[in-house]
Amino acid sequence: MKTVSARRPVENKPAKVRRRDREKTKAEILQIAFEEFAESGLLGANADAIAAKAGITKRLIFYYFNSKEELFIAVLEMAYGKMRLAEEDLHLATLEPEAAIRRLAEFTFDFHQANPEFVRLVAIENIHRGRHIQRSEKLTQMTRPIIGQIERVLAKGKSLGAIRPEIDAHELHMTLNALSIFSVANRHTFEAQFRWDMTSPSATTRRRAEITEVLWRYVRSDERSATVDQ
Amino acid sequence: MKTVSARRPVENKPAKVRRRDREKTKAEILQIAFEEFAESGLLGANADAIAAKAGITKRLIFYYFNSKEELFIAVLEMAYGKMRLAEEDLHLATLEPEAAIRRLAEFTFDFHQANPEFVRLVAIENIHRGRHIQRSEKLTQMTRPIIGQIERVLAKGKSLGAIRPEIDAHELHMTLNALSIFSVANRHTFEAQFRWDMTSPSATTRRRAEITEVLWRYVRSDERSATVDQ
DNA sequence: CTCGCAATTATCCAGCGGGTTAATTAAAAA
DNA sequence: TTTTTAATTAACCCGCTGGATAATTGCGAG
Repeated sequence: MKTVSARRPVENKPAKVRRRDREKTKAEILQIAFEEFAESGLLGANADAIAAKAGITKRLIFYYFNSKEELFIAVLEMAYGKMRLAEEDLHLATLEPEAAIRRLAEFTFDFHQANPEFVRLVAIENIHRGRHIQRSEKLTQMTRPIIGQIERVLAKGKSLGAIRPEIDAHELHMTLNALSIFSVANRHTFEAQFRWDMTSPSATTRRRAEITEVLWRYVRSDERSATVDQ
Repeated sequence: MKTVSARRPVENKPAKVRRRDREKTKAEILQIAFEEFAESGLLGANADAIAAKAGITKRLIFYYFNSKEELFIAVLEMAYGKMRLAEEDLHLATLEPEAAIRRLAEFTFDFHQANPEFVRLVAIENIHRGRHIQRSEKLTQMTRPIIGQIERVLAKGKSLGAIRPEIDAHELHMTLNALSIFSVANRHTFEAQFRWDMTSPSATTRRRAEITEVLWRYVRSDERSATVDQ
């Protein structure tokens, strides 16, 4: 029994292994579908194309996911689930307020930069008025750990006098997401209008710093004077 | 000859007046197409539906605009043109720096709030990677007067020491647009995730103030010390 | 009045694409 | 081995929709 290629251990089952595996097949469909939906939208994505790229028959998609729309929901669930996981790895609690805010900003920016397909998917879902996210038990139940983390950072910062007491966690999260998502989602129309490069490393680095600065200057307390308004 | 309704002057030509008017027909198609594209996207929009709502035949759409894609481009041109016009009415030059920045923020926010279809259209065009905006001579040539206005405000503010010298007009415009557009474009996924109302008058008012504050705090100079960096 | 042209309509068509019907086959159970 | 069940496939169906063909009609010019 000679192994022709010593590198790759010869497997018992040749070629078409991995079939008849419910979970694996579903996962593969889901991954390809994610790419297709993110690329072409709910209507633009094509069931035949998904099947072809996943190396299966179209019928199988409907066998597991019933309809294109339910497949889209499953894709959304997967994508949001991954973000949630990433957010859990953020440990802001140990940092000082300013460092925590800056780290939060950079993490969020980097995440969106690294996952443009996710950003596109969210944009697509918004075009559909959040119809699918609403229909999903899993998604409406899913908590976003990042909100709790932000709240803790704010509480600490406020008690130390480093952060303004009026700052609200949700508003902050919205502000940061808006800034961070825009750089990916509205890239094309912005670039076309202003001939402004948004994808080069230098432009991205600059924008990252800019957003971090915007966020920190927004939350930090004004040390200058106690009578700002008068 | 009694007029049943004294209000509405009886017109000579009954019912199907207003046809055989090239410009008017085109404008009507464009308006309906704008609504349909903003509602359903490039693929979702239906030529038959546009024709029906415009009270014409589908053939007429292709007679004037050749293809669905060219119609979409024409719609984009119209929509961006309107924004450009609105921007010209902004007179920031006369205002003091802080007032100008706040007014700019409020104007931008209000514009997007008042024109959600426009925001949706831009999102849709970005999903298509700005393919159409690039193809349009008119759009790639179209200047955005608001950039010049921002530059003038910044110059004035910097010379008065009210605005930080590092602030760049394009970055500022990007920041403001991101914040302002997000409130409309990502409404649905955000609301679904956080059960956070974004459409009520009170929420909108709050967000408007928040964005204005973010922007001003971002651009204003730190009066506290002259040696910020050292 | 009528001629010519441009605006408009009625009708058709072909391909695409989501979804289905029914047969097949791999693997687990007996 | 046989049976059973579930995963997978092949082939089909049919409504929808962008676009095309060709006929028609209103209007302005002469």
